[in-house]
Amino acid sequence: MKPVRVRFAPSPTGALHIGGVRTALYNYLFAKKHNGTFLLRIEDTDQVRYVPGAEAYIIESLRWFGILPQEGPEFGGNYGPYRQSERKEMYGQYVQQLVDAGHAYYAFDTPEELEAMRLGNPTFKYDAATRMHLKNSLTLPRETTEALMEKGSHVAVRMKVPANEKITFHDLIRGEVTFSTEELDDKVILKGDGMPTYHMANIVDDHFMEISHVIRGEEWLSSTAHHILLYRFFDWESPSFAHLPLILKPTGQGKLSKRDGAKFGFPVFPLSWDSDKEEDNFTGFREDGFLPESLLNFLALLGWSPGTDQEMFTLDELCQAFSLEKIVKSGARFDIDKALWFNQQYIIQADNLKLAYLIQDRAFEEGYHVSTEYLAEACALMKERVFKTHEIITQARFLFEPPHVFDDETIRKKFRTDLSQPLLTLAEKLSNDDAKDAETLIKGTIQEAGLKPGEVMPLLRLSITGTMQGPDLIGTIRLIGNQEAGLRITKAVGYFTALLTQG
RNA sequence: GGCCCGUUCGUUUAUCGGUUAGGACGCCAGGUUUUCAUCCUGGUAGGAGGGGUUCGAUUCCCCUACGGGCUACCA
Repeated sequence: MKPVRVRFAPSPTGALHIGGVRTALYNYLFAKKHNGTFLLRIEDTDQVRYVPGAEAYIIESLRWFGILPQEGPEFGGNYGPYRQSERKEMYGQYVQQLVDAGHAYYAFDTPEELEAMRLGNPTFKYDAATRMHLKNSLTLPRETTEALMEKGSHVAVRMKVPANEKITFHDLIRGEVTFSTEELDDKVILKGDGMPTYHMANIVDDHFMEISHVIRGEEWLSSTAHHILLYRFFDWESPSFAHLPLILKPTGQGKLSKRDGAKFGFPVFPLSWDSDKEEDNFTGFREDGFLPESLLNFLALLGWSPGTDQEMFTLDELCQAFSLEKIVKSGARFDIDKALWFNQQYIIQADNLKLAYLIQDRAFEEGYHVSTEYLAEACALMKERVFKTHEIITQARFLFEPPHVFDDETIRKKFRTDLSQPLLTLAEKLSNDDAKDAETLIKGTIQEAGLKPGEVMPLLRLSITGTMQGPDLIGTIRLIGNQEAGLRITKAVGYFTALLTQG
């Protein structure tokens, strides 16, 4: 049995999409499960779509999730270089080998010419049936070919797909898949700019990097027949294939794409992406208050199941439980509600201090200059009621500043003028004694006034937080301090009274 | 259009011929919490349709429908 070596091979054309993260995750899990190697390969053969910074973004994303590769650019390894642009010469050599063996040929048709042909005939395909009528080294006289080669421009190399054959391969997720070569076109394997296409670079790299399993998205299933053909041309053993179901839009209409973030109101990228172009900027899950372990857990279950009822998994547990056989065949819609539920679960489990560090910057941005310890207490109070980390701040501003507005409806319902005196008495007691336990003071005051807790507590909450929802009131007072609570009550009673006398 | 892949509650999944078709999210109801949330209890809801095969099909086969992917000198 060959050692397991798998790769995540993204193209640095922009931010890493959440579907790409899942592909990386499954590769990572498979490698860990089988004591194998997980490597990162940057497929930067498209110089036009190349985006500077994308590679760094990909690596930072993997780091955030804690699924770093053992080999790759920045990580070293004995199979480098790990950027395809740095392996350019190597591909040329193997393309030449294919040409020499008669498995590939030079094609001189310009992209414009081909496009024009497709315009006239939408089903046009560069293949066994048409290649003999086109401009290439199979049809042109040797001298013409050489002259065109000399000129150098628009010379592409195409693989020569054999006619009338069935290509069958075993997909670890889908079973036997068969294509007929008649449906396959003569794919360009070397572009006019001297760079290989995905198909060529991919199989050369997978071979020399000794990749045992190709785990990639379903969008590659159709071109796998071409890849099988290339392996055969080289007489190389092909790796095993596993084509993952796609992550679909919440509506189910098509695969999730980068524009869907804005469309459906949730991130589709792990980290925020800032570019020169305004419309290309996206908020990431990290910046939106998601915990990486929760997102990973959610993603793992989107297209895979352990076969048990367990849903909460640590990364280590996922590594143990993972298997390709349990991957689902059909595409799964991205369900933000479920993702939020996972995030809530992980926030509840998270250490308060850890949460405090995560939201510290946000607190500062909001102008709340409190200590980490204070923030940690706020987290303890709030974490069971939020879905995203920063909501600990945005949904509990009363922990950091006095309320600006009050819920008038509740005031009208609950406040009576005879209640103002007991409230003011309590405010005074709190103000005078910062050390005394708030609960004792509150209970004592209520008892002395001969009132019921239900008459006073809602108004107290209103005075201190401004709303009728929030964490435990005593806990809140303990955090903000008796004096601050006293101040807020006094001020609130004034407002209550004014509101009532106004009618 | 062609080719390939797929189709179980609204969503995500379990089921590898015989189950009251199970779990989770969501939603609804009740309880706890004098709030909200958490938590607990219960409920709602599903095998796309039609043919076969079989004593018996959600499960195997075929057809149809629907969905997705691919169909670039993009990956």
